[in-house]
Amino acid sequence: MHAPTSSRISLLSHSVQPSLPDAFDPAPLQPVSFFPAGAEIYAQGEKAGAFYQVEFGAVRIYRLLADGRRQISTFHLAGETFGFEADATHHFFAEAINATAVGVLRLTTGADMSRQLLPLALKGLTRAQEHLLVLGRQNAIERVAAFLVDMAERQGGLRQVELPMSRMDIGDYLGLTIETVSRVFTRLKDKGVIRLLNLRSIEIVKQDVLQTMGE
Amino acid sequence: MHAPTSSRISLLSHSVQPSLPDAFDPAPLQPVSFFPAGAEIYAQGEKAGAFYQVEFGAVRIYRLLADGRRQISTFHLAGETFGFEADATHHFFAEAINATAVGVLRLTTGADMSRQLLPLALKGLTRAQEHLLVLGRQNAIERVAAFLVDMAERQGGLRQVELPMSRMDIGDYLGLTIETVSRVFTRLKDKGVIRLLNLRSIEIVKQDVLQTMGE
DNA sequence: GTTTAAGTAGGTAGTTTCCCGTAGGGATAT
DNA sequence: ATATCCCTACGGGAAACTACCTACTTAAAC
Repeated sequence: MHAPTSSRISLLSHSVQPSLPDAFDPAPLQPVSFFPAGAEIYAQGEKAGAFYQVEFGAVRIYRLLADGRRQISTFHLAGETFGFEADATHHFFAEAINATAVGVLRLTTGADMSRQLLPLALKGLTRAQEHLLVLGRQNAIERVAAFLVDMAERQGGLRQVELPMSRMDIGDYLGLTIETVSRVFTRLKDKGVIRLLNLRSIEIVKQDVLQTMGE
Repeated sequence: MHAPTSSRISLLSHSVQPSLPDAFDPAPLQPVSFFPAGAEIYAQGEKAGAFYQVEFGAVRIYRLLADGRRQISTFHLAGETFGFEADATHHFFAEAINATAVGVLRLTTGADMSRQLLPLALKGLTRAQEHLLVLGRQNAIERVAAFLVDMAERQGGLRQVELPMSRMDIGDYLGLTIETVSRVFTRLKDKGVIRLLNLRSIEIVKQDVLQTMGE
């Protein structure tokens, strides 16, 4: 091979799809970094000084307890923006789930940045608070249903939904073990609510039933 | 009585304590509303158009499932600010826990508002995501410990902590039933970690033990 | 094709909920 | 001041749900 290969290549891009939900408009000229599956984008405690927009791939944001228990607070799919913090320090870990490209935007202090960031922060706040309801008050099947409905909506509401993350990631997002996640998938399949096309993609057969279970 | 009495009186105030964590500086001249215990400040679905700063008292922000299950996402104590939303609609309910006074700030669109609101939104986002870890991955005693540590910090780190909310509110905040909350308080008392001064105030005897349990 | 990781399935155990009853503190009435 | 009511909190036992441990199966990687 003659082309240079690296796990993290920077270049310039204007290629953010304008129709994606969190996309900046117009997208500023920005450097893009590539991360292979499992690569760390930033770590808890690191200095924060940039924020990121997913070009393709998927990212998990999480926190750990001392004994290794992990809680994923959010997944970020293509077009979504993450990395902004309340102070100069990252309070969470960010990792690429699969091969992922992120646009890196240096933070410029000023009113203009606030105006762009505030709606993203408020949206994230609402999402986090809705997730609190799921973790605090819903049982396993309700959690998985809510997760699938959310993933479907974020992928345009199609019947077929891609799940870029593992069962363990899903479990750590929903506050469940991998076994429980797996069992619930099987239960939903047996009920005819979903079909398991392969490990990382499902088809929603009964959208209304799933919707009702998740709320 | 000659003085007018009402459950909701408006007046002007400059009285926000400047040392409180979220206080605006300088606090703008603002109308203040009073709410008795249990009064609704706003409801899910209502048009959002103002935000609020607690002068005294305490506020719970929550969401309901169709069958009545409730998840309190945050408590707001004196000096803290709440009520901002990602769009023009309130996504949550806000109620006064006790007799409460809140300063009402009309939203002015513009860069200036963004600059004031962004740090509050980011702080709230971080808090919500930390709460996700508690709800998703911690057991009952860890949840209560984390809650008490948080409440103590927000009240200046004193040994004695006031709990303005009922056991049911605490349960709905921590994703537990009232019985479990009550049992955990008893367990912490029996271990000598806390003392129950009365129903709504505790003394932290072993701060380090509580801290360790909550993380 | 072989190896290795990820996912699924079964059984048991532990934690928390659910349902019940009891106790205590504050407000109102007497 | 005392009594009564009501709401909140506390405690015990059974039940439910999910975690934990193990084994088996399937899919992916080399």
